[in-house]
Amino acid sequence: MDSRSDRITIREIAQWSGVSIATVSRVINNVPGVSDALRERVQKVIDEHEYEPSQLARNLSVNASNSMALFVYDIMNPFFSKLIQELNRIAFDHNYSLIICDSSNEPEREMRYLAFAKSIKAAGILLTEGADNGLFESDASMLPTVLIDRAAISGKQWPMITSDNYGGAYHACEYLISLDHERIAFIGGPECVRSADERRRGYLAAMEDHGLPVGDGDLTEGDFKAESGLHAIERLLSLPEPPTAVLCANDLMAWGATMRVLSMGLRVPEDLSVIGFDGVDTCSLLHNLTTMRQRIDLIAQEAMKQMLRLISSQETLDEIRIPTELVIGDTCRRL
Amino acid sequence: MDSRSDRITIREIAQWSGVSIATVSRVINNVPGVSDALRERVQKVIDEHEYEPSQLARNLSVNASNSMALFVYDIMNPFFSKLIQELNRIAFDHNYSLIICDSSNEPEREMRYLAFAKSIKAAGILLTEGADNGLFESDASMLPTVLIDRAAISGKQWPMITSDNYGGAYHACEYLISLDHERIAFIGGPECVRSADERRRGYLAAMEDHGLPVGDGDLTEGDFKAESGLHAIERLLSLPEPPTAVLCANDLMAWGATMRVLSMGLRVPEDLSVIGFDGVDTCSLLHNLTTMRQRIDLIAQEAMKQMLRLISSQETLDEIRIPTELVIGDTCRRL
DNA sequence: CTGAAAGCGCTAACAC
DNA sequence: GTGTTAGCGCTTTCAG
Repeated sequence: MDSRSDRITIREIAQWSGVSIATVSRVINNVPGVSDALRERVQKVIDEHEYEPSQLARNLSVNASNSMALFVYDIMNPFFSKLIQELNRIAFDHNYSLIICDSSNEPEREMRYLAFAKSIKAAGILLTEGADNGLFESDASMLPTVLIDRAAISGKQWPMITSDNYGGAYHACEYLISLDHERIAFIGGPECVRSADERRRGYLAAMEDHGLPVGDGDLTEGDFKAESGLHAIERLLSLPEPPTAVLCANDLMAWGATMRVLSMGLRVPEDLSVIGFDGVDTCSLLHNLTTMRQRIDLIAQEAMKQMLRLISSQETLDEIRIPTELVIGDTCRRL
Repeated sequence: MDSRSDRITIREIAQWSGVSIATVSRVINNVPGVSDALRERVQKVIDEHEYEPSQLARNLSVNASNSMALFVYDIMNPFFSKLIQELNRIAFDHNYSLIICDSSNEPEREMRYLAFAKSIKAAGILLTEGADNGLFESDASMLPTVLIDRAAISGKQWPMITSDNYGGAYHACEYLISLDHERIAFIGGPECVRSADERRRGYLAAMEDHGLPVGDGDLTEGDFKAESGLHAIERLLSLPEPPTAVLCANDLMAWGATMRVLSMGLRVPEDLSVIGFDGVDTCSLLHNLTTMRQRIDLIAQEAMKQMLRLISSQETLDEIRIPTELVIGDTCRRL
């Protein structure tokens, strides 16, 4: 019927190399217990015929697929785009395919994706920040899971990977202080978001540790989008004693703030120093934003590493903090 | 060994509902030739036990997986992010998973991905603009393929979906003309890129049809990145008789141009009208960019539709042009 | 160290 | 309409 005939199977290889399919299987999977002579002979036949084992058959046989499910709520966000890119690359290098479970913040979709992941017997689940954990907590038949920037799931101890948000913000703030700034404001992210909160605390700690006061109006809350940075900076600059520098909880808001400052006829960094957080290349243009970069590549790397260990039932780490990295652009100046 | 036991199979369902597994299979797959009575009875058992057929077993049985391979060269590009999002959604709704084959412009990776796609028996391949077609042309055992904004593959007639780039640029230009602009410049994309070329031709045609001259310096070439828009506009504004409006082959360059204009102390649209192309929400901030929006949602929809038809061996269309859509922001004014 | 054989859970002839 | 049965191509005991 369909062109199966064109496919060469383990049986053919066995026949051609004069061994049993069991032996071929052992060779394919690098299972010990095959004499070098045989192994070599079989491998030669495999190579000659460019035989590729059927992943489908293997999947059924071991009752698990070679795919992992990555749950995200917003593909368009550059942070996630980058994360997807990195995870996808590493997964592929390990012969896994990555399934993007894009919840779009709809619990119903997330639920369907979880069912899907189970139905295709995904090898594991990568959970990023977002949505509540209810779905995953109540799920009994939990697959190996790795958390990326996401709150732990009660009842289970999965490895969690995250940037050192606290430390990053702390150092970003210290950097401004090292440039002799004292009136430093903060434009934060949504309070409910874990990473946003950590960055806020990092900022506050740095200020306190250096004996610098934080006024009531100095701490504004944004939503991680550019517009909110734009509005926040308006409020900050209308303060009786406006800040000389502002630390933003992400680049988008930093970018929004910068734009607004420029459009007010002021200059960055002459009139205001701006530092961001993330370091994913968004729209850097007139300015080269100074920022604390998250090493998304390392995050992805560690996440995958832990995942692969989970899958092969090796020991895993509970929590991994990836350091951030100061990237000096031209939006901060010495006072 | 592993917890297979927890899984309920087609055999159980058959037993519990007192029929053969063939009948259950027919019910599952909505195959005709089962009496309503039986169908109902079986369905009831299925529902009661929340039975989910094993996708893995099915895949092996039909010798094809429920996944499609999408080839792209840059996940981070918002256009592709959006495309991925849409395709992924539709694929999922049809019980397919989408594998992102991110070539990163490396032929070697593309090759490996193609091999991978075949090894997992992907149901089909979605090809987007980029890389040369050599790889896919020389591939004999070609899977069902749909082209998105990509040159046809010689030797095979696959459906191709693309925005009406020519018409879009033509209308964008006409829009400016309708606002009484006569000195209209164009910032184009890389000449080798099909869509960029079509847009350039659309612009030229509109100018000619309206009897407007296009000076030597009016036609600049960019690379679809913001920086190139920035540089292009510098050249354009230093022309002896600078344009009053500029049509950009994509939003990023339009955005770069706008930024540069602002930083020169000029205003948009007062001193210069700017119109873009794409309409993917990138960093719209101070300005709401006027642009020709590509209906990526429709592109994805049509692409998937054709793909599903290919898979089920139905007739397909050869070429589908999706109209673009003028989105009026605040970067164009009447002269 | 190697091979025979029993599945994995489903689909699809083919028979009744 | 319904059931029987032979695979799909591999992994994995279990003997030898």
